[in-house]
Parts: sequence; structure tokens; C-alpha cells
Amino acid sequence: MGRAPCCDKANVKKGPWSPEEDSKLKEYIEKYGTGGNWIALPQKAGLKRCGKSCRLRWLNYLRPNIKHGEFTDEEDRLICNLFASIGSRWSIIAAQLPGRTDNDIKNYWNTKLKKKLMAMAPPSHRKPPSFPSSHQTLPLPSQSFLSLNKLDCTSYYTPAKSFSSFDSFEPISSNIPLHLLNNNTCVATSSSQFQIQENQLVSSMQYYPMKENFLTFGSEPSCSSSDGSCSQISYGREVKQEEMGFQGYYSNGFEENHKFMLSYGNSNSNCNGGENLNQWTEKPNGYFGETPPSDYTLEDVKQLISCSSINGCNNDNIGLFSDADENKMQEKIMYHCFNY
DNA sequence: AAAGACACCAACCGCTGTTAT
DNA sequence: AATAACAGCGGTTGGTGTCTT
Repeated sequence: MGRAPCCDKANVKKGPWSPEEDSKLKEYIEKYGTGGNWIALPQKAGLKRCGKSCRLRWLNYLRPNIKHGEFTDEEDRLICNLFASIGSRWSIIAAQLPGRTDNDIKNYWNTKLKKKLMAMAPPSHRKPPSFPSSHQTLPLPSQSFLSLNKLDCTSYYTPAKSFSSFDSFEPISSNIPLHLLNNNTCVATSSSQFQIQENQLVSSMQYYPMKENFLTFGSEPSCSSSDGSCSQISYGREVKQEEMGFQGYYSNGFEENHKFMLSYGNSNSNCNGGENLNQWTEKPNGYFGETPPSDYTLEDVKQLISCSSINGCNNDNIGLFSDADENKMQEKIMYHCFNY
């Protein structure tokens, strides 16, 4: 059986909100809250609107501390970095920009930022960037975004071997050895600063071909997502000697925490592998259990990780770098962060 | 001045995940 | 376990203002 509509479509008003409707909604919510039930709210508030419409109006426009107007350069950078790392997950991006809503950021990206980046890209790459897809095409951050400073390298890009368009860039991936950054370095900018602990590997969370990425961001709960909740997102990975795998932690900043771990059962972490090879365990409520990038299957992810060539092993030596590899990586990072 | 093109952004739509029964 | 109700998300649309010809 199909799902029942949330409201009587014929008897609800659509289109722009009038000031009267705004004040009714605002007054009601300030007085009684949402009661956790948006569907029932419009009737109680005396509005002929769909509950979803009320929710959107409140979250995107009426709720306190909404920031309107120009985005700052800092916000631009953050959006670009996050988009590069996690794609169009606007609510997560919004959570890192206090006062901004996902809708705002989405609009800003689609109307301005994307063009801004295109304008800054080399002419041969000026093609509208596409959203990350199953084949991992990504927009190219502008030079200015890549030349911020090395601490901003939460997303690394390298041109694909033969690229012909703006969107043929992939994040340089993989786990970035900590010593490429200073200990206790703040990696992200703006409000999403965090400290890197020793022995922690850092890269971005989104998974792209040939390599795994990892992103940790957002140490401070902020209240900017469109759902009005405070979000703290910390996709993190700690690699212990006895454990090669992916784990992370997602918290909404309040009562809920979501952990995930994708562990790769390789008891022997050398390049040749060992017993128990290729055994993956997916734990629920993680990036994979929660909302994997839409086009990624677990198999894709396995493939990405196992095929990581950047560390010099064919398959299974996740996260380990030889000196030479580290040098290469460092070169790439330096190149992209300082010289690009 | 008028018409068309373009840009912006609020709002909508449809889908998915979660929760309650 | 199945179903319904709901919240939330991301992509798209449509109205309006601005710019260009």
C-alpha cells in the first residue's frame, strides 16, 4: 500500500508565505514548540499549510539566528572543502556553518560558488562540475582554495591521468600520514577546527576510486542544519596495529551518537596479506550503515580500499606507507596545496 | 522603453530512513 | 514482521528581480 499523503493537498495553501502566516507560525512555535509533530502543527497554529511547508519555513527562514546575506570567503572555503570531501550532503555542510541552512548553501553552491570555481579553473577544465557520482567525478576547487595553507588540506585533488573536463579530478586520497602535518595541527578552518592526535591518520571521508578518504570535521556542535538540530560530525579513524579498518563516529551533538566501523579482516598487515583476507564486516549506523554515498555499494567501497594503489601495495595493506610513498604523497600535497 | 535572457532563492516534490503501532 | 506515519534530505521548479540587447 502506498504511503498516505501528509496533508490534504487540495486544502493547503502553496507558494510564498505572507507576513501574517510567518507571524502565526513564529508565534505558535515560540509559545508551544513544534511538539515533535509538524503534520499537526499547522492546524493547531491556524495555518492552511502543509506541515512540511511549515517545517521548511521555520527552519530556513523563521527560526532564530538564521544568517542571511553574503557568504564570507571563509565560508566559501569551508563549503568547497566539505563539498570536495563529502559531496552534496548539504545538511552536513550546513552543520559546519552556523546560521546557514542547507537550502541556503545548496542555492549558493548552485548559483554562485560553482560558477566562481569554474571561472577560476584552467580554461580547458571549464565545464560545469558534476556532483560526485558512482564514478567519482568531482569539481575542482579553485586555486585559491587549494593554496590556503597546508592545514586546509582536508581535501586533496589530483588531476586524473587524462582528464578532459572540469570534473575529472579526484581527491588525492588515502590516509595522510600524520607527520605530513604538524602534530596538534588544526586541519580544518573556521569553526570546524580540531586537533589531530598523534598516530591519527587524516584524510577525507568520502570514498573514491582507488583510495579511501577520511574526513574529520566539526568539533563544536553548531546549529545550522536545516533540521534545526545541532550537529557535531566527526568522521574519524584511528588505526591501531591490530586493526586495519574504518571506523567513525557521528554525533548530532546531543543525545544520539552513531558509530560505524568497516573493518577489514586482515590479520596480517603486510602487503601479501595473511589469513582471514578480504573479510569485511560492516557495522550499522555508520557512514555505510547510515547513508552511504548514494551510488556506492559496499562492494564499491571494498574495491576502493582494496585497490588503493597509493600506498604501494596491491591490495590489502591499508594505511601503511613506505618512505617512498610518503614522499610521493608529501610531494603531491605540497604541490596541490602550495603550488597549484 | 520593451522584450528576452539570466540570476537568485524560496518553496515544492519525491524519496529514504526511522519510529510507532 | 508488516504497515503507516512522520521527519529529514537533496534535487528541482517557478516566481521575481536584474541585466542585456
